Amino acid sequence: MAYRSADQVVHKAAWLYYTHGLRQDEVAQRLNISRASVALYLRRAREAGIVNISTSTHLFRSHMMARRLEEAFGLDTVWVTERGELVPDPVAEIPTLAASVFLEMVKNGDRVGVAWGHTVYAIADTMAYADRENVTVVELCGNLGSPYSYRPDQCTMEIARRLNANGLNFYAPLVLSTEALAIGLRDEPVIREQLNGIASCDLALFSVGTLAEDSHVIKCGALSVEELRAIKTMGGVGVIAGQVIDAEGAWLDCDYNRRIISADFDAIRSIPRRLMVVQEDEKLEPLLAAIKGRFFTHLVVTSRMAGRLLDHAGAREDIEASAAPIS
Amino acid sequence: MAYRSADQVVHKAAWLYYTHGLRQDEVAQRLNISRASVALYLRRAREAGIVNISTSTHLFRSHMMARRLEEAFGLDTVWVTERGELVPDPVAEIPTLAASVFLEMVKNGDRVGVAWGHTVYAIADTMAYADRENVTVVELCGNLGSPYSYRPDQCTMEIARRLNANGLNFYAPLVLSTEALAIGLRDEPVIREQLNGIASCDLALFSVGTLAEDSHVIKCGALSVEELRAIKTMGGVGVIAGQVIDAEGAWLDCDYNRRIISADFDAIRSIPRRLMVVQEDEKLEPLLAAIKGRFFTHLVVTSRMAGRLLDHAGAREDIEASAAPIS
DNA sequence: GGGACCAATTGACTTTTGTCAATGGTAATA
DNA sequence: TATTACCATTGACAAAAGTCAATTGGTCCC
Repeated sequence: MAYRSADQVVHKAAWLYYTHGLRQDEVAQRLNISRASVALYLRRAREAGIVNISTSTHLFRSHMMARRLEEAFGLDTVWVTERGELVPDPVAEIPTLAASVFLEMVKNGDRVGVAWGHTVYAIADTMAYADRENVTVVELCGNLGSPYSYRPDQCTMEIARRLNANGLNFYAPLVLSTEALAIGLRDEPVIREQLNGIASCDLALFSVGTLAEDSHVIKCGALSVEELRAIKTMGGVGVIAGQVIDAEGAWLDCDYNRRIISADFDAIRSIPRRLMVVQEDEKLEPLLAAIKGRFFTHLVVTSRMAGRLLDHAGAREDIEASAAPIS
Repeated sequence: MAYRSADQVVHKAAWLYYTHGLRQDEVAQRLNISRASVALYLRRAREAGIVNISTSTHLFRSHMMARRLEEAFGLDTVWVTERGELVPDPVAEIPTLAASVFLEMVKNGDRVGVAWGHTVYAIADTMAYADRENVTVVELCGNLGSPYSYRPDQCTMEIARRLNANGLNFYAPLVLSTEALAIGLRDEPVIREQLNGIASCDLALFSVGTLAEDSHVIKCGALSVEELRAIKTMGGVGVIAGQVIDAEGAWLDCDYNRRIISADFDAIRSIPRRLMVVQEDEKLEPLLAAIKGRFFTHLVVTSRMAGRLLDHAGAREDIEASAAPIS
């Protein structure tokens, strides 16, 4: 990571204040600047990730349903957000938690695969800045045209920026007009390399998409409403990294899927830690499919969704809400 | 990690305050408690490691000498503390920095080997609390009798406590009266197991000791002044995990070393990341020996010591102090 | 050299946070 | 049941941090 020399003072102020525990006026005195400047520098240090303030996400793992989901579906770790009015902004709660969880999971030197969508973008947006080293963020799928706000490359780049990582974009569209073109493009060295690099990721972050008529794939123009209907009759229930899956979580053999430039499902599954984040209640069906397809190992969901998942696992008893007090 | 239910409120307050950015009075309102309580809870959250505030240690790596030391001695990473009067407490600076560096290095699931001594204890003492998971802290060497303040097991346990890790102590003395007894004891299953477990550590933390007459090994009674003198004439220059090394960093074949219960040097060297921390100026000679013995991969030192090391590497130019501005 | 522009810095003020003695509640004990 | 001891909690005050308009200092261009 490159440092401008101006950062030196900022860094020094942060060190004295946060690590040594001096007061702002003491720091000001030592560095021969005004206290107001110290306050300014400290803010910058926080914003630049020179100082990291993180809250443990244990709270959300101690939720009773989190444990039961882990057991029911053989997941590694599950985080469940609280229901209720305590939360300042219920909409932001999932991305906020997911961002914290994700930051906890990213280690120096990691290669991180990132998918796209509303949820992923919201996570990128709330995520704190951090000064990781040697982190690479790669796109899991091809790109979309510009008149859309949650472009895959934007997700990748924003996350890379916040982690001080370098971002690798796919230089290809997500969806092509013909299968032949897609096949040809996948064999282009630049694209091939990017596709091959996915399996060597240490960590992945994604959400699952629905196949509703107001869903992502429609809004971004990847799929027309007619195609969508056809795909649904063929058994499609959700979208992973731009590709349609059926109720069993398997790749759907349809024209659309064959025209896609995106991560191979086996490549995704070979990434050791895969974080799935789901905000919307409507994603139950796709999420169940994603579980069957073993697409993820870590999960962040609302307590409502957690409840429904447990219903479907047939494993839900009637004890509701509230965290499990453990010894 | 076990949670008392009282922690729930503390945790929730910390989440709302630090992650959501609410003010204390807003948090108080949401949780139906007084603002004063919120302030109290937040303090507890920080002290318990539920909230982590860490400052990047990049500042100390950008020191020009840090880079040159890495190059001159083939080290992984070197941190150099600033000289000068800016620092609130020059004595505390090394342990403070070392504690930050060490915390940055410990990852969930790690097995960490810890040696003993004044320096290690000081590090344990300044180190912030953190809520790591599945971390194990193991002692690198046997123990000393009680009337001594920096006992190896105390170092281990204190560090374990701060990391929410579990600490494994050596159930053996560091030094025995006869070689025969030491050999016998090393073959005891409990001890054997502990010794074998050292090579499987992911990270080690230690300092190097001197062989001066006011040094550690003397004060703690491990060695008499007569023995010490004998050892010095045999070529001993320093102490690593209780064992004497010569100027080349090799195990010294002497009676004392044969009576020791401690980590095998090859086992130590097989730990991938080994953090050496040196405070005292007098440790130049032992430190040079430790370098030759390839005992560590990461180093925290004062700029003064850094300068002397570079002198000995014959690689030092006359540009002094001040950090290197990079691009 | 003068002036225009921009960013960094600061003093003065406001808001937020930290602290602590006083209060109230609870569990153990006589 | 009364008594004691012990925390957790709080209100009120003091201390510290945040903010912003005004000022300074620098750089670039004419």
